[in-house]
Amino acid sequence: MNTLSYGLLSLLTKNSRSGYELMLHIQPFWSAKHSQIYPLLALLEQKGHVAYVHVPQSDKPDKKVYSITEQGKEALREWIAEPTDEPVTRDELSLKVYCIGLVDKEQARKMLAVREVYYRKKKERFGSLMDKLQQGSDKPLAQLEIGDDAFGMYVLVHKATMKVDTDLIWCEWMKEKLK
Amino acid sequence: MNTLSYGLLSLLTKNSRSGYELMLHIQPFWSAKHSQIYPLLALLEQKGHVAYVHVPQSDKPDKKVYSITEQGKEALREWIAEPTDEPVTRDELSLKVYCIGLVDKEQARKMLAVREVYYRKKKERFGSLMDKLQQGSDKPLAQLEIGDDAFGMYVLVHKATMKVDTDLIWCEWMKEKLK
DNA sequence: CTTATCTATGTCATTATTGACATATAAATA
DNA sequence: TATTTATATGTCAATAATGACATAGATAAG
Repeated sequence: MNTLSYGLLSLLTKNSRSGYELMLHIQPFWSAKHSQIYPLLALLEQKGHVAYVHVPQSDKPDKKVYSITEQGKEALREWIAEPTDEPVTRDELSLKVYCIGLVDKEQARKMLAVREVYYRKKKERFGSLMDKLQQGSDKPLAQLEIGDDAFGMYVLVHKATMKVDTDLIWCEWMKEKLK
Repeated sequence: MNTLSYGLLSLLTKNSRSGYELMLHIQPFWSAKHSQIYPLLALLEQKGHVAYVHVPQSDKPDKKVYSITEQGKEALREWIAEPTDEPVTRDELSLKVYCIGLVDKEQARKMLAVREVYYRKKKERFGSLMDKLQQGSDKPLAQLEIGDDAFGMYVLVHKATMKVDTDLIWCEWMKEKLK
C-alpha cells in the first residue's frame, strides 16, 4: 500500500469524510488529485481498511462518507512503526532561480512577485486553519498534548506557518537583492 | 519537455558536467534518481539542446561530459518566461504526525529524533556548499548581484539554509511538547 | 578478508501522479 | 446572460518517477 493510502487512513482517524473532503484536507500536506484518491479509496474499501455509507444530498451531489475500520487502524499502527521516507520537494522556481542571470532584473522581480502572492495566500489559509482549530478546541492550542485529538493537526499547521513565514522572509530578502 | 530536463539545462549553464555529477548537484533542489536522468540526457542530446564528449578515465569509469548548446540556452530562456508551477512537497512524516496520538510519547520522540538527524546532516551539507561557494568567489557572497555567476546558487543555498533552520526549530519545539 | 561506498552509465518493469474526459446541480461572478 | 467556482464521483491514457537489475574498478571501513 502506498503512502497516500496511509495518509487517507490517517485523516479518517479523526473524522469520517467523503473522498472530496479527504482530497481538500490532505492537499496542504501531500499533493494529490482526486483522480488518484478515488481509486485508492475503492482499494482501501476492498481490503476492509475503510467502509462507506452513501449519503444522498438534495442541493449538492450525493456523496460517499468513508470511515476507518478496526483493521484500518491496525494497518496504520504498523505503518507508523516503520522507518519514515525522507521528504520530497520539487520546486520549479528553484531551478529557474539557479540560472536567473539569463533574464533581466525586471523579469526576475516579476517571477518572484508571483511566488510571493502564492506564499501570502498560503499563509492566510494556514491562519484560518489555526483559527478554526482554536474554535473547535476547549483549551488554548498551546496547551494541547499528544493525547488530544487536535494535537497532530495543531503541530502540523504550526510547522507549515513557520515554513511559509520563512519563505516570505526569503522573498523580502530577494527583493532587496534585486533592487 | 519536462521540468527536470530544464533543470538539467539550468545546471549546464554554469559548468559542463557528467550525468552522474548532474544527478548529485540537482538533488538538493529536485529529487531525481540516475535512472530518470540518463534517459533525459539522451533525449536532450537528440534534440540538440546538449552535446557531450566521451572522457576516458583510468582510475574511475569513463564518463560523458555534457555541455549546453546555443539551442539549449534558447529553450531555457523560453521556459523561464513561462508561468512557474507551484512547489510540490510530499513528506510522509507529516502524515504520521497527524495521527501521532496512535503511538506513545516514547515512539513519537524516536520518530522525531530520526528526522532531526536528517535535518542536521542537511544543514551541514548546505553549510559546506556555502563555504565552497565562498572559496570560489572573488567577493563576499553577500555582495553578489544578479549578473554574477554564483548569484543563483548563493540565493538558493541561503533559502535552503533558512528552511532547514526552521525545520530544526520545529524539532526543538516538538521535543518540548513531547516532554 | 569481506563488505560497503563511490565512481559511472545504462535499461526496464512497476508504481505514482497528472491531465483530460465525463456528468450534474447550485451559486456566485462578470 | 454567460462563465467560473464549488460540490461530488469516477475512468483512463499519458507522463513522471522509482527500484531493481546489470556491469565494473577503486577505495575505505569493519
